[in-house]
Amino acid sequence: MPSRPPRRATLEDVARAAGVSRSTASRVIAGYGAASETARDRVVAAATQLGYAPDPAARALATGAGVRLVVAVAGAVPTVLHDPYVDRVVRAVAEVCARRDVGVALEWLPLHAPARLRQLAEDRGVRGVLMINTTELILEAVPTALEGRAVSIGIGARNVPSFDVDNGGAGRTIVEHLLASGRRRIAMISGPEWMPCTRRPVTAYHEVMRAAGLPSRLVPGDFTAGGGQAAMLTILDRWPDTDAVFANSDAMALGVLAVLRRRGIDVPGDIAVAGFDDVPFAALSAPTLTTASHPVEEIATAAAMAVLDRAWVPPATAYPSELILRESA
Amino acid sequence: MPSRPPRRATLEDVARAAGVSRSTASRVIAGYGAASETARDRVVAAATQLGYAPDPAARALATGAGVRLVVAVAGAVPTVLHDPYVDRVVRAVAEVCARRDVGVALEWLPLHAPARLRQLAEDRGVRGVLMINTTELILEAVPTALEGRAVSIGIGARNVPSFDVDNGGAGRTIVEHLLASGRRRIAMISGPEWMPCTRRPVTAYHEVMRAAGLPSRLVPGDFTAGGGQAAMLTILDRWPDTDAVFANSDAMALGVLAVLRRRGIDVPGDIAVAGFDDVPFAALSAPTLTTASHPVEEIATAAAMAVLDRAWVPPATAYPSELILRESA
DNA sequence: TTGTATGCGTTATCAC
DNA sequence: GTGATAACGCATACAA
Repeated sequence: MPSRPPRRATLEDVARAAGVSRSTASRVIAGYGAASETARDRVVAAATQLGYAPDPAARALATGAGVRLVVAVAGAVPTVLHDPYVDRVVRAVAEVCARRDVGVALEWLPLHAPARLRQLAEDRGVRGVLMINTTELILEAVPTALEGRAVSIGIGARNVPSFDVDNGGAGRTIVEHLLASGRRRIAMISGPEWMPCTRRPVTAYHEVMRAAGLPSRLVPGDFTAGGGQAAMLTILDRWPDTDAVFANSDAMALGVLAVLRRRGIDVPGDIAVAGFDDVPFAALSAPTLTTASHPVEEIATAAAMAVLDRAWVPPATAYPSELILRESA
Repeated sequence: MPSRPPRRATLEDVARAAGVSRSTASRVIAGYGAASETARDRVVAAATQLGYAPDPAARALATGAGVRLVVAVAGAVPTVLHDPYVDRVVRAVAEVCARRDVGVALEWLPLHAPARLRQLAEDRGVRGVLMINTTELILEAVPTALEGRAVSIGIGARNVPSFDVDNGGAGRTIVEHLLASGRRRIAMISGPEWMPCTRRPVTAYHEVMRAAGLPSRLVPGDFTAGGGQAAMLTILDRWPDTDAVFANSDAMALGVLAVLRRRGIDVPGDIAVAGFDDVPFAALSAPTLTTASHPVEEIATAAAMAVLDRAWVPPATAYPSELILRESA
């Protein structure tokens, strides 16, 4: 038997080996269209025998589908890309893409730059767009040409389905847990005010506190450890009798722990601390961090599959968050 | 002025607008080949005016270049993909790819599966392969068809250039630092023995210790916090008088800190602890962690650019690691 | 159900 | 220096 040709088998080869036309082979491989049982069998046999794999570029060219999925992270500065959360999303998406012969590209989406979205919509190489941390402003600027192939991890819009964790519910659960464990003077450190993802947890916090007849103590943070430290200093300054802190990210919560440790304030004895995200090291801090875990990979995977498979998806899908009880609260 | 056509401008359009042939336009856009000054100018003008962007799929089809970059993570189990380090690499690569109209795909590379490598080599969609945590066995199985478009983050081989941090130097620096600060009974927690990336730090450790006339105390770990805890328990059991521990990953080092904290052993008073990687939370632990930082993104970016640009690269490039002095050692 | 013919947008080969 | 023309591999109306 002759050694396999160095050239990769093409659809033409498969068709010839199966004794059918290229069209028939194409239909069988693609899965739709008509084909007799026998034709189907022979094509499949020939394909596996030849180790055939369709050329994504040729397919994309013929269908006009595009060969890459763009993960676009909205933010004021390009450095929003450098974030462990983004890393997790990109990795999960890249894993899904591998099975679809597609690739991921990552880029920054300036907050007020509809031009970039138009470019993405027109770029033949773009199969779809997955947006992160987007805002209403950006969502409004999504061209209709992107309809059906743009999804959002975070808030959505009429033409952009959303995949997101139930932030509100998660925030509510945490604050209620703090209340249930006897805390009354509970402060919250939120994310940046312009970020839509901070709104629901903040609202939940206010609502739960008001329902309990307690005043709110809200300080904005920036999702970083440094921001958490600064916010905690503010809290200690403004409300020295605070007995619990809900930080809207683990990074901030870890910053909070650092401050309290330096001040010799016992956690959770004097002040309970709860985070948000369940990063790997939340289980290793001293004390270990009570937080809420989010199925980030699951969300990212679902979002990616929605755009890759062009499947219909409900306008908004909320994923449940899980309260992770540890030592700090 | 008529509204811009819904159809994206093609090379044909540019050529027509510039009053030249498609061939000429192609040369100008691509950058190589001959073209007169005037032709060049007119084409460029037309292209920008029309907002032309080449179709990656068509280009890939014509050149046979492939449309995605595969990041292949070697390991015994598929879960090797779920690692913050992999996340960082993929993210950096995805960022580079975005500027080249290419995408990244992420997949697991079984330790003894040359078949997958052959498939990747033959897959027309694959522009190149970037391997992580690879072994000699795998490198030997890299087909010649992948020559020039396969690179490795970690060890390399004749036909696979390597981009890696200077693990040996980093390990040496850390152990020497521990020695210089008066420690003598220094233990090391390494990574899994089969991983090539653990060899050089371990060798460096042995060498430095031997040069100082001190015995080695080596315990293998698995790069996880849990593994670090287990290894530390072993160390305390086998060598109760240990006064310093060098863990070959921050995750393990944080596990070590947790154990010592539970045991009431003071760090760095009783035992100094050093990590490796400089993960974000190394700066937030109690005590903060002395470690070595690695330019992971820089390495990944260089590796990706090497395969995307098909540039010649030296067979091995070692990036310097930086000692980050904090409280723990 | 099957095959023919054509188009997708680009690059590369050669004549000119 | 320039421009026809032929690939590149696949999908899909349309005719058979």
